[in-house]
Amino acid sequence: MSGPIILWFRQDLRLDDHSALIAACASGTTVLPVFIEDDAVARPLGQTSKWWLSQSLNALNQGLRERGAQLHVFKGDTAQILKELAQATEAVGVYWSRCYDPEYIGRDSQLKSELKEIGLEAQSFTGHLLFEPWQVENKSGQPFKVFSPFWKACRAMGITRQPQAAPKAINCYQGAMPELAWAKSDLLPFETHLNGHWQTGETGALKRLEHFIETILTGYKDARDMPCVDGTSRLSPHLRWGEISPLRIWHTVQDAVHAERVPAKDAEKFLAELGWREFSFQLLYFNPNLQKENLQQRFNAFPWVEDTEGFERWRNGQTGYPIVDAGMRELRETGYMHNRVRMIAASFLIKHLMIDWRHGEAWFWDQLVDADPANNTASWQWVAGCGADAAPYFRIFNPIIQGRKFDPEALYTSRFVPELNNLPVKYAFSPWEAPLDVLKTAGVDLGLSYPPPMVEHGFARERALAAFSGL
DNA sequence: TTTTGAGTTGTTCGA
DNA sequence: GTCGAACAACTCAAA
Repeated sequence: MSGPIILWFRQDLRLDDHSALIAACASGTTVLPVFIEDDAVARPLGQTSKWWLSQSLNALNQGLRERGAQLHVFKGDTAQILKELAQATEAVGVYWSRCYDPEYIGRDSQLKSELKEIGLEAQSFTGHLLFEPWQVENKSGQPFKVFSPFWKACRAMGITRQPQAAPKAINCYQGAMPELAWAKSDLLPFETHLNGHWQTGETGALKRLEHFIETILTGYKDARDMPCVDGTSRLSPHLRWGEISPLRIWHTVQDAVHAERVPAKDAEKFLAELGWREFSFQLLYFNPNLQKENLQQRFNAFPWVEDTEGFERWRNGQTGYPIVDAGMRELRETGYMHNRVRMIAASFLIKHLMIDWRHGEAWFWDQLVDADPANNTASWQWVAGCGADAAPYFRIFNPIIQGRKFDPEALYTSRFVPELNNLPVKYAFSPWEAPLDVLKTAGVDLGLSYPPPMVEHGFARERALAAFSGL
Protein backbone atom coordinates (compact mmCIF):
# COMPACT_ATOMS: atom_id res chain seq x y z
CA MET A 1 0.00 0.00 0.00
CA SER A 2 1.58 3.25 -1.10
CA GLY A 3 1.23 6.56 0.70
CA PRO A 4 -1.04 9.45 -0.31
CA ILE A 5 -0.70 12.22 -2.80
CA ILE A 6 -0.72 15.51 -0.95
CA LEU A 7 -3.13 17.88 -2.64
CA TRP A 8 -1.85 21.31 -1.76
CA PHE A 9 -4.68 23.87 -2.05
CA ARG A 10 -3.89 27.56 -2.47
CA GLN A 11 -6.03 29.81 -4.66
CA ASP A 12 -8.06 26.95 -6.06
CA LEU A 13 -10.57 26.36 -3.27
CA ARG A 14 -13.03 24.25 -5.23
CA LEU A 15 -13.70 20.68 -6.27
CA ASP A 16 -15.23 21.44 -9.68
CA ASP A 17 -12.93 21.64 -12.69
CA HIS A 18 -9.84 21.02 -10.60
CA SER A 19 -7.12 19.40 -12.69
CA ALA A 20 -4.82 18.60 -9.80
CA LEU A 21 -7.62 16.99 -7.82
CA ILE A 22 -8.77 14.93 -10.80
CA ALA A 23 -5.23 13.75 -11.38
CA ALA A 24 -4.75 12.89 -7.72
CA CYS A 25 -8.00 10.92 -7.66
CA ALA A 26 -6.99 9.09 -10.83
CA SER A 27 -3.61 8.12 -9.42
CA GLY A 28 -4.90 5.03 -7.69
CA THR A 29 -3.62 6.03 -4.29
CA THR A 30 -5.17 8.09 -1.52
CA VAL A 31 -5.44 11.88 -1.37
CA LEU A 32 -4.41 14.14 1.50
CA PRO A 33 -5.81 17.68 1.08
CA VAL A 34 -3.92 20.46 2.85
CA PHE A 35 -3.85 24.22 3.01
CA ILE A 36 -0.87 26.09 4.43
CA GLU A 37 -0.99 29.60 5.75
CA ASP A 38 2.46 30.95 4.99
CA ASP A 39 2.87 34.66 5.69
CA ALA A 40 6.50 34.73 4.69
CA VAL A 41 6.20 34.54 0.93
CA ALA A 42 3.42 36.60 -0.59
CA ARG A 43 1.99 40.01 0.15
CA PRO A 44 0.14 39.90 3.50
CA LEU A 45 -3.61 39.60 3.05
CA GLY A 46 -5.94 42.41 3.96
CA GLN A 47 -8.59 41.94 6.63
CA THR A 48 -11.36 41.40 4.12
CA SER A 49 -9.39 38.83 2.17
CA LYS A 50 -8.62 36.94 5.37
CA TRP A 51 -12.29 36.82 6.15
CA TRP A 52 -13.18 35.51 2.71
CA LEU A 53 -10.36 32.97 2.79
CA SER A 54 -11.44 31.60 6.15
CA GLN A 55 -15.02 31.26 4.94
CA SER A 56 -13.83 29.63 1.76
CA LEU A 57 -11.62 27.10 3.53
CA ASN A 58 -14.55 26.14 5.67
CA ALA A 59 -16.72 25.66 2.60
CA LEU A 60 -14.03 23.62 0.89
CA ASN A 61 -13.75 21.41 3.92
CA GLN A 62 -17.49 20.81 3.85
CA GLY A 63 -17.31 19.82 0.19
CA LEU A 64 -14.47 17.45 0.97
CA ARG A 65 -16.34 15.92 3.89
CA GLU A 66 -19.32 15.20 1.68
CA ARG A 67 -16.93 13.13 -0.40
CA GLY A 68 -15.28 11.31 2.44
CA ALA A 69 -12.25 13.54 2.79
CA GLN A 70 -11.07 16.34 5.04
CA LEU A 71 -8.96 19.47 4.73
CA HIS A 72 -5.92 19.87 6.98
CA VAL A 73 -4.89 23.46 7.58
CA PHE A 74 -1.41 24.41 8.77
CA LYS A 75 0.55 27.54 9.39
CA GLY A 76 4.23 28.01 8.82
CA ASP A 77 6.96 27.48 6.27
CA THR A 78 5.45 25.77 3.26
CA ALA A 79 8.47 23.77 2.13
CA GLN A 80 9.20 22.51 5.60
CA ILE A 81 5.62 21.51 6.27
CA LEU A 82 5.17 19.71 2.98
CA LYS A 83 8.42 17.79 3.41
CA GLU A 84 7.75 16.73 6.98
CA LEU A 85 4.19 15.83 6.13
CA ALA A 86 5.31 13.78 3.16
CA GLN A 87 7.87 11.96 5.23
CA ALA A 88 5.48 11.22 8.08
CA THR A 89 2.69 9.93 5.84
CA GLU A 90 5.01 8.27 3.32
CA ALA A 91 3.40 10.36 0.60
CA VAL A 92 4.32 9.60 -2.97
CA GLY A 93 3.69 13.01 -4.43
CA VAL A 94 2.50 16.59 -4.07
CA TYR A 95 0.06 18.12 -6.57
CA TRP A 96 -0.99 21.74 -6.80
CA SER A 97 -2.50 24.34 -9.10
CA ARG A 98 -0.24 27.02 -10.48
CA CYS A 99 -0.30 30.54 -9.05
CA TYR A 100 1.05 33.51 -10.94
CA ASP A 101 1.94 35.84 -8.08
CA PRO A 102 5.55 36.82 -8.76
CA GLU A 103 6.45 35.97 -5.15
CA TYR A 104 5.27 32.41 -5.67
CA ILE A 105 6.80 31.64 -9.04
CA GLY A 106 10.42 31.34 -7.95
CA ARG A 107 9.55 29.66 -4.67
CA ASP A 108 7.31 27.10 -6.35
CA SER A 109 9.87 25.98 -8.91
CA GLN A 110 12.47 25.76 -6.15
CA LEU A 111 10.04 23.75 -4.08
CA LYS A 112 9.30 21.46 -6.99
CA SER A 113 12.93 20.51 -7.42
CA GLU A 114 13.42 20.06 -3.68
CA LEU A 115 10.47 17.69 -3.53
CA LYS A 116 11.74 15.75 -6.50
CA GLU A 117 15.13 15.44 -4.85
CA ILE A 118 13.62 13.56 -1.94
CA GLY A 119 11.89 11.20 -4.32
CA LEU A 120 8.43 12.74 -4.50
CA GLU A 121 6.37 13.25 -7.59
CA ALA A 122 5.84 17.01 -7.69
CA GLN A 123 3.37 18.26 -10.26
CA SER A 124 1.72 21.60 -10.89
CA PHE A 125 -1.49 21.97 -12.86
CA THR A 126 -3.39 24.71 -14.65
CA GLY A 127 -6.77 26.09 -13.72
CA HIS A 128 -6.58 29.67 -12.48
CA LEU A 129 -6.46 31.16 -15.99
CA LEU A 130 -7.88 30.34 -19.40
CA PHE A 131 -4.48 30.84 -21.01
CA GLU A 132 -1.05 30.44 -19.52
CA PRO A 133 0.65 33.85 -19.72
CA TRP A 134 3.56 32.52 -21.76
CA GLN A 135 1.23 30.98 -24.35
CA VAL A 136 -0.10 34.26 -25.67
CA GLU A 137 2.39 36.19 -27.76
CA ASN A 138 2.36 38.59 -30.67
CA LYS A 139 3.90 37.89 -34.07
CA SER A 140 7.29 38.95 -32.75
CA GLY A 141 7.10 36.36 -30.00
CA GLN A 142 6.64 39.03 -27.31
CA PRO A 143 3.84 39.45 -24.77
CA PHE A 144 1.10 41.86 -25.79
CA LYS A 145 1.03 45.29 -24.21
CA VAL A 146 -2.39 46.33 -25.46
CA PHE A 147 -5.59 44.57 -24.48
CA SER A 148 -7.48 44.43 -27.77
CA PRO A 149 -4.87 42.56 -29.82
CA PHE A 150 -4.13 40.39 -26.77
CA TRP A 151 -7.73 39.29 -26.48
CA LYS A 152 -8.07 38.90 -30.23
CA ALA A 153 -5.08 36.56 -30.20
CA CYS A 154 -6.60 34.60 -27.31
CA ARG A 155 -9.87 34.19 -29.16
CA ALA A 156 -8.01 33.10 -32.28
CA MET A 157 -6.16 30.42 -30.28
CA GLY A 158 -9.47 29.13 -29.04
CA ILE A 159 -10.19 27.19 -25.90
CA THR A 160 -10.05 23.44 -26.30
CA ARG A 161 -9.94 22.35 -22.68
CA GLN A 162 -13.24 21.21 -21.23
CA PRO A 163 -14.10 21.73 -17.57
CA GLN A 164 -14.11 18.58 -15.51
CA ALA A 165 -16.84 17.78 -13.01
CA ALA A 166 -16.00 17.42 -9.34
CA PRO A 167 -15.20 13.86 -8.28
CA LYS A 168 -18.14 12.09 -6.66
CA ALA A 169 -15.98 10.60 -3.97
CA ILE A 170 -12.40 11.05 -2.86
CA ASN A 171 -10.31 8.19 -1.59
CA CYS A 172 -8.94 10.02 1.38
CA TYR A 173 -5.75 9.27 3.26
CA GLN A 174 -6.90 7.61 6.48
CA GLY A 175 -3.58 7.06 8.21
CA ALA A 176 -2.61 8.82 11.37
CA MET A 177 -1.67 12.47 11.01
CA PRO A 178 1.71 12.99 12.58
CA GLU A 179 2.38 15.20 15.55
CA LEU A 180 3.53 18.31 13.78
CA ALA A 181 5.82 20.96 15.05
CA TRP A 182 3.99 23.78 13.32
CA ALA A 183 1.04 25.61 14.70
CA LYS A 184 -2.40 25.05 13.29
CA SER A 185 -3.61 27.93 11.21
CA ASP A 186 -5.75 30.53 12.91
CA LEU A 187 -7.80 31.00 9.76
CA LEU A 188 -11.00 29.99 11.45
CA PRO A 189 -14.25 31.41 10.10
CA PHE A 190 -15.28 34.53 11.96
CA GLU A 191 -18.26 36.85 11.94
CA THR A 192 -18.00 40.31 10.46
CA HIS A 193 -20.42 42.82 9.05
CA LEU A 194 -19.60 41.28 5.65
CA ASN A 195 -21.27 37.96 6.38
CA GLY A 196 -24.67 39.11 5.23
CA HIS A 197 -23.44 40.43 1.91
CA TRP A 198 -21.90 37.35 0.37
CA GLN A 199 -22.44 33.69 -0.15
CA THR A 200 -18.85 32.52 0.01
CA GLY A 201 -17.53 29.19 -1.18
CA GLU A 202 -17.88 27.08 -4.27
CA THR A 203 -21.61 26.52 -3.91
CA GLY A 204 -22.21 30.24 -3.69
CA ALA A 205 -20.03 30.81 -6.74
CA LEU A 206 -21.87 28.29 -8.91
CA LYS A 207 -25.22 29.64 -7.75
CA ARG A 208 -24.21 33.17 -8.58
CA LEU A 209 -23.04 32.11 -12.04
CA GLU A 210 -26.41 30.51 -12.74
CA HIS A 211 -28.28 33.53 -11.40
CA PHE A 212 -26.09 35.85 -13.44
CA ILE A 213 -26.74 33.99 -16.68
CA GLU A 214 -30.44 33.57 -16.01
CA THR A 215 -31.36 37.07 -14.94
CA ILE A 216 -28.48 39.51 -15.45
CA LEU A 217 -26.43 38.64 -18.51
CA THR A 218 -29.14 39.69 -20.95
CA GLY A 219 -28.68 43.43 -21.10
CA TYR A 220 -25.27 43.22 -19.41
CA LYS A 221 -23.58 45.41 -22.02
CA ASP A 222 -25.46 48.49 -20.83
CA ALA A 223 -26.56 47.64 -17.31
CA ARG A 224 -23.03 46.75 -16.16
CA ASP A 225 -22.22 50.44 -16.00
CA MET A 226 -25.06 51.36 -13.68
CA PRO A 227 -24.15 51.00 -10.01
CA CYS A 228 -27.79 51.19 -8.91
CA VAL A 229 -28.53 48.02 -10.90
CA ASP A 230 -27.49 44.51 -9.97
CA GLY A 231 -25.96 44.30 -13.42
CA THR A 232 -22.54 42.75 -12.96
CA SER A 233 -21.50 39.17 -12.36
CA ARG A 234 -20.02 39.70 -8.89
CA LEU A 235 -17.95 36.63 -9.52
CA SER A 236 -14.66 38.41 -8.87
CA PRO A 237 -14.17 37.36 -5.23
CA HIS A 238 -15.03 33.77 -6.14
CA LEU A 239 -12.50 33.85 -8.96
CA ARG A 240 -9.93 35.39 -6.67
CA TRP A 241 -9.87 32.29 -4.46
CA GLY A 242 -10.53 29.84 -7.25
CA GLU A 243 -13.96 28.89 -5.92
CA ILE A 244 -14.94 28.73 -9.55
CA SER A 245 -12.71 28.26 -12.56
CA PRO A 246 -12.71 30.73 -15.44
CA LEU A 247 -13.00 27.72 -17.73
CA ARG A 248 -16.28 26.72 -16.06
CA ILE A 249 -17.57 30.27 -16.46
CA TRP A 250 -16.44 30.42 -20.06
CA HIS A 251 -18.19 27.23 -21.10
CA THR A 252 -21.36 27.86 -19.12
CA VAL A 253 -21.75 31.26 -20.78
CA GLN A 254 -20.96 29.89 -24.23
CA ASP A 255 -23.51 27.12 -23.74
CA ALA A 256 -26.12 29.72 -22.84
CA VAL A 257 -25.33 31.63 -26.01
CA HIS A 258 -25.61 28.52 -28.17
CA ALA A 259 -28.93 27.68 -26.53
CA GLU A 260 -30.02 31.25 -27.35
CA ARG A 261 -30.71 31.99 -23.72
CA VAL A 262 -28.56 35.12 -23.81
CA PRO A 263 -27.62 37.53 -26.62
CA ALA A 264 -24.13 37.08 -28.07
CA LYS A 265 -23.27 40.77 -27.71
CA ASP A 266 -23.85 40.73 -23.96
CA ALA A 267 -21.94 37.47 -23.59
CA GLU A 268 -19.01 38.80 -25.61
CA LYS A 269 -18.81 41.87 -23.43
CA PHE A 270 -18.77 39.74 -20.32
CA LEU A 271 -16.22 37.29 -21.68
CA ALA A 272 -14.01 40.26 -22.51
CA GLU A 273 -14.03 41.04 -18.79
CA LEU A 274 -12.61 37.58 -18.21
CA GLY A 275 -10.15 38.61 -20.89
CA TRP A 276 -9.13 41.62 -18.83
CA ARG A 277 -8.47 39.31 -15.94
CA GLU A 278 -6.23 37.21 -18.17
CA PHE A 279 -4.50 40.33 -19.43
CA SER A 280 -3.83 41.59 -15.91
CA PHE A 281 -2.26 38.30 -14.88
CA GLN A 282 -0.16 38.32 -18.00
CA LEU A 283 1.03 41.83 -17.19
CA LEU A 284 1.91 40.77 -13.66
CA TYR A 285 3.69 37.67 -14.90
CA PHE A 286 5.95 39.61 -17.24
CA ASN A 287 6.28 42.62 -14.92
CA PRO A 288 6.89 41.22 -11.44
CA ASN A 289 7.22 44.73 -10.03
CA LEU A 290 3.79 45.77 -11.25
CA GLN A 291 2.52 46.14 -7.68
CA LYS A 292 5.18 48.65 -6.78
CA GLU A 293 6.43 50.35 -9.91
CA ASN A 294 4.84 52.39 -12.66
CA LEU A 295 4.66 50.33 -15.81
CA GLN A 296 5.47 53.49 -17.73
CA GLN A 297 8.70 54.75 -16.27
CA ARG A 298 8.09 58.35 -17.20
CA PHE A 299 5.49 58.44 -14.43
CA ASN A 300 8.29 58.10 -11.90
CA ALA A 301 8.59 61.87 -12.21
CA PHE A 302 4.93 62.54 -11.41
CA PRO A 303 4.56 65.21 -8.69
CA TRP A 304 2.44 63.20 -6.25
CA VAL A 305 1.13 65.09 -3.26
CA GLU A 306 1.59 63.77 0.27
CA ASP A 307 -1.79 64.55 1.78
CA THR A 308 -2.58 62.42 4.81
CA GLU A 309 -5.75 64.27 5.65
CA GLY A 310 -7.03 64.19 2.08
CA PHE A 311 -6.35 60.47 1.88
CA GLU A 312 -8.23 59.95 5.14
CA ARG A 313 -11.24 61.84 3.84
CA TRP A 314 -11.21 59.80 0.65
CA ARG A 315 -11.03 56.53 2.60
CA ASN A 316 -13.89 57.57 4.83
CA GLY A 317 -16.14 58.72 2.02
CA GLN A 318 -16.05 62.38 3.06
CA THR A 319 -14.76 64.08 -0.09
CA GLY A 320 -17.91 66.09 -0.66
CA TYR A 321 -18.47 64.46 -4.05
CA PRO A 322 -21.46 62.17 -3.47
CA ILE A 323 -20.67 59.54 -6.12
CA VAL A 324 -17.10 59.19 -4.81
CA ASP A 325 -18.25 59.02 -1.21
CA ALA A 326 -20.95 56.48 -2.04
CA GLY A 327 -18.35 54.23 -3.60
CA MET A 328 -15.91 54.52 -0.73
CA ARG A 329 -18.65 53.77 1.76
CA GLU A 330 -19.93 50.85 -0.27
CA LEU A 331 -16.41 49.46 -0.06
CA ARG A 332 -16.31 49.69 3.71
CA GLU A 333 -19.80 48.35 4.23
CA THR A 334 -19.79 45.48 1.76
CA GLY A 335 -16.17 44.77 0.80
CA TYR A 336 -17.08 45.59 -2.76
CA MET A 337 -17.39 48.57 -5.07
CA HIS A 338 -19.14 48.68 -8.40
CA ASN A 339 -16.70 48.76 -11.30
CA ARG A 340 -17.87 52.09 -12.68
CA VAL A 341 -17.56 53.69 -9.25
CA ARG A 342 -14.12 52.18 -8.71
CA MET A 343 -12.95 54.12 -11.74
CA ILE A 344 -14.53 57.34 -10.53
CA ALA A 345 -13.23 57.00 -6.97
CA ALA A 346 -9.75 55.97 -8.09
CA SER A 347 -9.62 58.74 -10.64
CA PHE A 348 -10.61 61.23 -7.96
CA LEU A 349 -7.79 60.17 -5.64
CA ILE A 350 -5.23 60.27 -8.41
CA LYS A 351 -6.30 63.21 -10.52
CA HIS A 352 -8.22 65.48 -8.17
CA LEU A 353 -6.12 64.93 -5.06
CA MET A 354 -2.93 63.92 -6.91
CA ILE A 355 -2.27 61.21 -4.35
CA ASP A 356 -0.03 58.34 -5.43
CA TRP A 357 -2.05 55.43 -6.86
CA ARG A 358 -0.14 53.02 -4.62
CA HIS A 359 -1.89 54.46 -1.56
CA GLY A 360 -5.26 53.84 -3.13
CA GLU A 361 -4.21 50.39 -4.28
CA ALA A 362 -3.14 49.48 -0.76
CA TRP A 363 -6.50 50.56 0.66
CA PHE A 364 -8.39 48.54 -1.93
CA TRP A 365 -6.09 45.60 -1.21
CA ASP A 366 -7.10 45.79 2.43
CA GLN A 367 -10.81 46.32 1.89
CA LEU A 368 -11.92 44.53 -1.28
CA VAL A 369 -13.26 41.00 -1.21
CA ASP A 370 -11.82 40.50 -4.67
CA ALA A 371 -8.40 42.11 -4.13
CA ASP A 372 -5.82 40.18 -6.09
CA PRO A 373 -2.29 41.19 -7.01
CA ALA A 374 -2.96 41.29 -10.75
CA ASN A 375 -6.34 42.92 -11.24
CA ASN A 376 -6.11 45.41 -8.43
CA THR A 377 -2.70 46.69 -9.45
CA ALA A 378 -3.24 46.66 -13.20
CA SER A 379 -6.52 48.53 -12.80
CA TRP A 380 -5.06 51.20 -10.56
CA GLN A 381 -2.23 51.70 -13.00
CA TRP A 382 -4.75 51.90 -15.80
CA VAL A 383 -6.69 54.66 -14.06
CA ALA A 384 -3.49 56.51 -13.22
CA GLY A 385 -2.52 56.39 -16.86
CA CYS A 386 0.80 54.71 -16.12
CA GLY A 387 -0.45 51.24 -16.99
CA ALA A 388 -0.61 49.19 -20.16
CA ASP A 389 -2.82 51.53 -22.09
CA ALA A 390 -2.11 54.76 -23.87
CA ALA A 391 -4.72 56.67 -21.93
CA PRO A 392 -5.55 59.96 -23.60
CA TYR A 393 -4.15 62.68 -21.36
CA PHE A 394 -7.53 64.36 -21.28
CA ARG A 395 -9.42 61.39 -19.84
CA ILE A 396 -10.24 62.93 -16.49
CA PHE A 397 -13.51 61.88 -14.94
CA ASN A 398 -15.85 64.60 -13.82
CA PRO A 399 -17.45 63.17 -10.66
CA ILE A 400 -20.57 65.26 -11.14
CA ILE A 401 -21.23 64.24 -14.74
CA GLN A 402 -20.35 60.61 -14.01
CA GLY A 403 -22.85 60.54 -11.19
CA ARG A 404 -25.64 62.05 -13.26
CA LYS A 405 -24.91 59.80 -16.21
CA PHE A 406 -24.59 56.44 -14.48
CA ASP A 407 -26.80 56.93 -11.43
CA PRO A 408 -29.45 59.18 -13.00
CA GLU A 409 -31.94 58.88 -10.15
CA ALA A 410 -29.27 58.91 -7.47
CA LEU A 411 -30.52 55.55 -6.19
CA TYR A 412 -27.07 54.13 -5.62
CA THR A 413 -25.78 57.32 -4.06
CA SER A 414 -28.67 57.73 -1.68
CA ARG A 415 -28.19 54.18 -0.45
CA PHE A 416 -24.70 54.95 0.82
CA VAL A 417 -24.95 58.70 1.38
CA PRO A 418 -28.37 58.86 3.02
CA GLU A 419 -27.76 62.31 4.48
CA LEU A 420 -28.49 63.70 0.99
CA ASN A 421 -31.63 61.63 0.43
CA ASN A 422 -34.02 64.55 0.51
CA LEU A 423 -32.15 66.66 -2.01
CA PRO A 424 -33.73 66.97 -5.47
CA VAL A 425 -31.94 64.66 -7.94
CA LYS A 426 -30.82 67.78 -9.78
CA TYR A 427 -28.43 68.56 -6.94
CA ALA A 428 -27.70 65.00 -5.84
CA PHE A 429 -24.18 65.06 -7.27
CA SER A 430 -23.39 68.70 -6.58
CA PRO A 431 -25.13 69.64 -3.32
CA TRP A 432 -23.10 72.85 -3.05
CA GLU A 433 -24.96 74.16 -6.11
CA ALA A 434 -28.31 73.88 -4.40
CA PRO A 435 -29.86 77.15 -3.17
CA LEU A 436 -29.78 77.60 0.58
CA ASP A 437 -33.52 77.12 1.03
CA VAL A 438 -33.40 73.87 -0.94
CA LEU A 439 -30.59 72.65 1.28
CA LYS A 440 -32.48 73.69 4.34
CA THR A 441 -35.66 71.93 3.24
CA ALA A 442 -33.65 68.79 2.54
CA GLY A 443 -32.07 68.98 5.97
CA VAL A 444 -28.59 69.36 4.52
CA ASP A 445 -26.14 71.64 6.25
CA LEU A 446 -22.97 71.70 4.16
CA GLY A 447 -20.04 71.50 6.48
CA LEU A 448 -22.08 69.84 9.20
CA SER A 449 -24.25 67.02 7.87
CA TYR A 450 -22.21 66.61 4.69
CA PRO A 451 -18.86 68.10 3.72
CA PRO A 452 -18.39 70.72 1.01
CA PRO A 453 -16.26 69.50 -1.93
CA MET A 454 -12.65 69.19 -0.84
CA VAL A 455 -11.39 70.50 -4.17
CA GLU A 456 -13.12 72.35 -6.97
CA HIS A 457 -13.41 70.25 -10.10
CA GLY A 458 -12.31 72.85 -12.64
CA PHE A 459 -9.23 73.72 -10.65
CA ALA A 460 -8.35 70.06 -10.04
CA ARG A 461 -8.77 69.22 -13.70
CA GLU A 462 -6.44 71.97 -14.84
CA ARG A 463 -3.88 71.06 -12.19
CA ALA A 464 -3.93 67.40 -13.22
CA LEU A 465 -3.66 68.24 -16.91
CA ALA A 466 -0.65 70.39 -16.19
CA ALA A 467 1.01 67.68 -14.12
CA PHE A 468 0.40 65.03 -16.78
CA SER A 469 1.66 67.21 -19.59
CA GLY A 470 4.92 67.67 -17.72
CA LEU A 471 5.80 63.98 -17.98
C1' DT B 1 12.29 48.72 -42.46
C1' DT B 2 8.69 51.66 -42.92
C1' DT B 3 4.13 52.72 -42.72
C1' DT B 4 -0.43 52.74 -41.12
C1' DG B 5 -4.22 52.39 -38.07
C1' DA B 6 -5.68 52.07 -33.61
C1' DG B 7 -5.76 52.40 -28.57
C1' DT B 8 -12.22 49.95 -22.52
C1' DT B 9 -14.77 53.13 -19.83
C1' DG B 10 -14.18 61.31 -21.19
C1' DT B 11 -15.10 66.36 -21.05
C1' DT B 12 -15.72 70.79 -22.75
C1' DC B 13 -16.96 74.24 -25.78
C1' DG B 14 -19.25 76.44 -29.27
C1' DA B 15 -22.63 76.26 -32.88
C1' DG C 1 -30.97 71.05 -24.81
C1' DT C 2 -28.32 68.61 -28.41
C1' DC C 3 -24.44 67.59 -31.25
C1' DG C 4 -19.92 67.36 -33.25
C1' DA C 5 -15.31 68.62 -33.01
C1' DA C 6 -11.22 69.27 -30.52
C1' DC C 7 -8.32 67.88 -27.08
C1' DA C 8 -0.90 65.59 -27.61
C1' DA C 9 1.78 62.82 -28.67
C1' DC C 10 3.14 58.23 -28.32
C1' DT C 11 3.39 53.27 -28.49
C1' DC C 12 1.95 49.05 -30.10
C1' DA C 13 0.91 45.55 -33.57
C1' DA C 14 0.64 44.08 -37.98
C1' DA C 15 1.03 44.58 -42.89
